Amino acid sequence: MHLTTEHKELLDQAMERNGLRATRQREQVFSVLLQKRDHPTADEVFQRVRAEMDSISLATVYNCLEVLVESRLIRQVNFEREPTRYCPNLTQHAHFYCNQSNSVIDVDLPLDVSQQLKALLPAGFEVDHIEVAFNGCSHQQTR
Amino acid sequence: MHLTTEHKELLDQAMERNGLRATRQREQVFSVLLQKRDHPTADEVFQRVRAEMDSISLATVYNCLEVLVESRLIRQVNFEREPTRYCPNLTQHAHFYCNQSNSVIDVDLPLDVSQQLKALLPAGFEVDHIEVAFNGCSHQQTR
DNA sequence: ATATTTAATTAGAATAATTCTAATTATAAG
DNA sequence: CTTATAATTAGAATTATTCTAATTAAATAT
Repeated sequence: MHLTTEHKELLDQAMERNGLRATRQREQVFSVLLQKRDHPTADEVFQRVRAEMDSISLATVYNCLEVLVESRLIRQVNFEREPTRYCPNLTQHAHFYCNQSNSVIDVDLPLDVSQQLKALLPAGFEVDHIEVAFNGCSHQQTR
Repeated sequence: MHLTTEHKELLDQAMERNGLRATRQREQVFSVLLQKRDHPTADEVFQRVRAEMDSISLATVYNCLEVLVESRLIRQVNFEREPTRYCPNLTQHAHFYCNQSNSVIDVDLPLDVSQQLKALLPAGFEVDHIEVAFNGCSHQQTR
């Protein structure tokens, strides 16, 4: 486990705030997501965590991911009906799905652009969240 | 079945173009989507088609929907892990998911806005499709 | 520290949307 | 009208995810 002091505190505070416990499993799952900043599925997270904590179960990984998403420490991203992926990038951003490498790349989404998107809505619409997803080819290595 | 002559021709041409057949089932599924312009799931389409063609199977509905999507006569829309929904609105638009009514509302997406979104991408990224999804409350009746 | 309460983890079963399979039927072409 | 090809059908299979009930760990009170 290689959670930095800052990330450990971030987790502790988030758990505290929500009346939840900062268990070893939750630390591990959070740590794994921070270590390799790609967009792994629950199963990929499971594989990575198991390398260091072989007793963990898939159900626990799902539980940890759910808790981290609800505590807003990570984000959940969906593309069509593919397995849900998880990412620790909390800055506002869009996702680019590369058909070729089957990978996801974060794309910065400036505040003024998301404001413009919100402006498209009729009066009375309240927005929680905007998802912008590009689909195409990035001509990049998988990452 | 109430396909207008224009829609019937649209279907025939699309099938022709792709070396596929314009079967009764495909006509029915297309018709049902055009009749009530909401965002039904495959199962809802199945229910509606069955009212007029009780021998159709769910597998066929899935097949028809897939063919119509591939022929670009309808669009497929996904929200998180919910069942895929289908819509016959082919004009460029975004989707608003209302948490309260659990319905989807089309939102116009002007060309200049989608151009702006494309401009966010690094050089060399080729875009097939952009999905913009809002999530929140529309304070509307279900539709 | 130890006992008690409460929450989290675990393995495996259950669920649900979708896809696959193999047999049958419909459509188009010769 | 025959043949070839594609589509439909019912039901089984698949797969990501959630649920269940028992066990274990963490926090709190004694």
